[in-house]
Amino acid sequence: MTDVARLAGVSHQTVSRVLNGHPNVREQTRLRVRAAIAELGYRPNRAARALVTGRSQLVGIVALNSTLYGPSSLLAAFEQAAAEAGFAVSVASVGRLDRRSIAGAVERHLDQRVAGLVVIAPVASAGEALDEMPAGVPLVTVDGDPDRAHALVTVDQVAGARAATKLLLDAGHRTVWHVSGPPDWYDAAGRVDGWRQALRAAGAEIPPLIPADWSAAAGYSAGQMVARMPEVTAVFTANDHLALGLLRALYERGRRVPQEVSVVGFDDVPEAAYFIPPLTTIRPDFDAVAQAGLDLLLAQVSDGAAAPGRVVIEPDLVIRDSVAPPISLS
Amino acid sequence: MTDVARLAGVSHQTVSRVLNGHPNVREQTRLRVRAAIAELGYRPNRAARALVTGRSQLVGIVALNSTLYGPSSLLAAFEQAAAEAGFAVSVASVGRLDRRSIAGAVERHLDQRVAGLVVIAPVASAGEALDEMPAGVPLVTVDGDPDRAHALVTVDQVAGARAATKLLLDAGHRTVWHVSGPPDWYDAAGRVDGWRQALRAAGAEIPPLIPADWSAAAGYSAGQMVARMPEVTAVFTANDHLALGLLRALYERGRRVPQEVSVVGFDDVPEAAYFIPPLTTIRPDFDAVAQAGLDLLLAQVSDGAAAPGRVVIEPDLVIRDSVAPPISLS
DNA sequence: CCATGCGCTGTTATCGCTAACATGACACCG
DNA sequence: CGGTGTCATGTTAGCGATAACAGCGCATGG
Repeated sequence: MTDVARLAGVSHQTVSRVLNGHPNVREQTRLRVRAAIAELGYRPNRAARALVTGRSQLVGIVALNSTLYGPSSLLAAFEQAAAEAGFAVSVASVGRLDRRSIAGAVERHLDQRVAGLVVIAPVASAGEALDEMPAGVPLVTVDGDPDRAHALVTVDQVAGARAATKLLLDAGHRTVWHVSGPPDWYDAAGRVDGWRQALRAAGAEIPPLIPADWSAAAGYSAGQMVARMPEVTAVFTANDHLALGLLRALYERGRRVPQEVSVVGFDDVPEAAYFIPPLTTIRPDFDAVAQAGLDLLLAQVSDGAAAPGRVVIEPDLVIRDSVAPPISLS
Repeated sequence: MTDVARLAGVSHQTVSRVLNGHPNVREQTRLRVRAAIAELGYRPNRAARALVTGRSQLVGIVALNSTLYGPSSLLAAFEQAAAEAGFAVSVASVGRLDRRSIAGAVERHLDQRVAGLVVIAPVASAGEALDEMPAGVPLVTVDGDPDRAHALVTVDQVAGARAATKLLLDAGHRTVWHVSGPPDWYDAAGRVDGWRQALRAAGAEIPPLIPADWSAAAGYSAGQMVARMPEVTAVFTANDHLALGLLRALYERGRRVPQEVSVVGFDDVPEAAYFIPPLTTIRPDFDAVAQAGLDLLLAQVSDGAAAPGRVVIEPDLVIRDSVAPPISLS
C-alpha cells in the first residue's frame, strides 16, 4: 500500500480512501491512485482490514457433510448469493448434526471472526447447540426449530405435504399413506404434519406412518411392505429418493405405478422426471431460501444483531405421471 | 490477550507462547495461562495472526456450483479433510467453468490470502484460466488437464471406463456402445478413451459415440435412440444419471434390462442400487481424492510451492443387476 | 569465584490497514 | 478584509497478534 501511495505521489491514507470509495478525494487524485494500483497489481490485505475494522466480509456456513440433495443445493445457493453480495463464504461441515459437532463447527467459524453465521439446522439437536452460542453474532438458521428465537428461513414443509396429499385425495384415493424421513428432522416432521392435516381436512382415515430415513434403501424397504398391502393405492414419500426405492420395490412385486399405486415425492431432484414412471413431486425453491437467508443475515450484520426475522418459502407442485385415480374409479 | 496476560500475571508474549505450544515455558506458568484463557473465554484473533505471520490456515476451493454428484461429493470430502488438518475452508463456487468465472473466483480467494487453492477444474477452459494465475500460490487441480504443470489429482477415468467396457465384453457382448458426457470435460473424455481402448484391445467393433451431457434428460434421449437399434445389447453411460434416463427410455419402449440390453454407469450415486434394475457402475473414491489433494496442497504450503505431484485414484467396479449376457448366448 | 550458557520471561517493533484528528488552501459571507 | 466553513490531504495511533532481541537467575565448569 505504501508502494502504491509512493507511486501515486500521495499518502497511504488517500489510497485507503480511494479503496473504500470515500468522497472527498479529488477525481484526478483518485485516477492516479487507481492507475498505481493497477500498475503494481496491488490487492488489499483483508486480514489487516478485518483486524482494524473488526468486520470481516466473511459469512460462515455450517452444513451437514452429505450429498443429500436438499442440504447440498442449499449450500450451493448460499455461496452464490453471498458472492453476489461481496461476501466470502467459509464452510464448516459436520458429519453428524449432534450438539458437539455443531458447537465445534460454530467455534471454528467464530475463531475466524465471521461477520455472520448461517446454520443449516434441520434437527433438534442442532438447535440446542445454538442455544449455547455467544450472543451478538448474527445468526440465521435454515430449516431449524420454529420455536427458537433465531432468525429462521424454512421451506413450508407443511404446505408442501398438504398439497401432495390433497393431490392424491383429489384424484379419488380413499386415503394416502406416508413414508416419512428421520423423525428428528424438522423437515420430516413438517411433512408428516401436513400429510395428517390434509387427511383430517378431507375426513380421510389416517393410516399408520411408515417411518424411514432419507435413503432410497429405506424407500425400498417401505415399498416391500406397501406392495404387500392391496388396500394401499396412494403413497406420499418424504423425498424423491425414498420414492425411487419405493418405485423399485413396487416394480419388483408387479404393482404398477400409477395404475395400482400412485406416488408423490418431495424435492424434485433433477432426475425425478426420469424415474419409472416420472415422479410427481414437490419442488422447494432453494435459491429463494438462500437469498432470503442471506438477506436476513446481512440485515442483522448491519443493524447489529437486531430483529430476528422469519421467512417461509412456499414450494411448488410439479405434476408428472406417478399419480392416477385408483382402479375402482378408473 | 492483554486481559489474559494480566489475569495470569504474565506478559502477552508468554500467552502467545502458550498458545503456540512453544517450549521454554514453565509448566506452572503454562497452566496459569491456560486457566486464564478458559476463565475469560478468550479466543485468538486469526486476522491478527494472519497479518503478522503472513500465513492463514485457510484453503480456498473453487468448485462448480452445481448439484452434480461428483463435484458436490468432492467438495464435501475436501471440507472434511481440511477440517481435520486444522484448516478452514473458503468456497468460491462458479456458475460456469469459463475463464472469466474461474479467474474471478481465484481472485476472491487471493484477496483473502488463502494459504493454498484447490480448483476442481474438469474442463479445458478452467485450465486456461489457471495459466494466468500469479505463481507462488500453492495450487492443486482436481480432474484437471494432465498436460498442465499444476499438481493434479484425478480419478482414473480411463481405467474405470475400461473396466466397465471389459465387463460387458466379458459377458459376451459383441461390442459396447457409449453415451458420453460433455466433450469439454476431462472426465468425459477419459471415459471415452477407456471405452475405446477396451474395445480395441478386444478387437471389437467401435460403434459411433452417442454424445450427451451429464443429465438424466440426455440419457433419456440417448435411450430413445438405443431402443430403436435392435443390435445394441450393451451400453456404458458416462454417469449414473445418464443411465437412469436411458433405463427409463428402454423401459418405455419395452426393451428389457438386462435381458435385452445391459447397462453400466459411472459414479455409484447412493440411489444407483435402487434403479430398475439396480445399476452396475464404477465407483470413484471421492474421499481418497480429497485426501490426496489436500496432502498435495499442504505439502506445497510447507515446502513453499515446490514439487507439483500427481495422484491418480483407481475407481472400483460395483456389480449389480444391469448386466447380463446377450440373448444369443443365454 | 567468575565466565559461560541455558531456561524462562519481558520489551519493543512490526504486519497492513482504517479511524480520528490535524493541516493547509481556498471560497464565501457579513 | 478577517472569520468560518469546506474540501482535499497528511499525520498519528492503534487493531491483536508474533518475531526478535534483551534481561535475569541459576547451574555448570575451568
